[in-house]
Amino acid sequence: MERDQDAHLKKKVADEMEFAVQCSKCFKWRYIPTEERYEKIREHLLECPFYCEDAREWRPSISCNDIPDITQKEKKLSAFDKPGIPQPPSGWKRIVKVRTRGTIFADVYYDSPNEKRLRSIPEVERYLKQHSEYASQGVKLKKFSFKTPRSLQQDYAKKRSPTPPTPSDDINGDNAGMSM
DNA sequence: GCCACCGGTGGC
DNA sequence: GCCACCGGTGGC
Repeated sequence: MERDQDAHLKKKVADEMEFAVQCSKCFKWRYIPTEERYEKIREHLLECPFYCEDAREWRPSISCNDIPDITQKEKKLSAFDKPGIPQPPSGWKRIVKVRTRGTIFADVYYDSPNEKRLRSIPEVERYLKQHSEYASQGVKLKKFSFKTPRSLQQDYAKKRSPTPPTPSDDINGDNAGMSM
């Protein structure tokens, strides 16, 4: 029963999101086939950069010479997720919702295994206190991060200081990304 | 009535 | 000035 719900939730999320990271050599974006893989890559991105060749595990002939999977021209909203965000505890899901309007770019939520949606560190803290079973499973507050990604679309940033021109290197290789 | 979404703001 | 947090509410 719970397992079905979990699968359902996963599918729902998968329908909404695609995951991609940027090659640290050619800076092209490559789709990552599963969220699990994406989370793992993102978590270790600082120590362990991603290269197009790493995608050969699921796309045998891929290389930096291939056209990017995603370009900034695309209509879809894109975002850099911040690197170093831990994988959510098993059964938990980290949701990034890009806002379609408004001044804030995105919201981050965690869905607990029983589908309770939590919106902030204090909420998670309270929830974990009330549900000691998670603590005994080793779920730690440290595993949660509500850091929001930043926009790939430079013109989105109303607030961000008009980032003095780095026109050519608009994308740096040190961030993982996702597109939605 | 619920909840996804957006806005306001307090604390840094 | 920024952003984490949470209140309010419109749409279902």
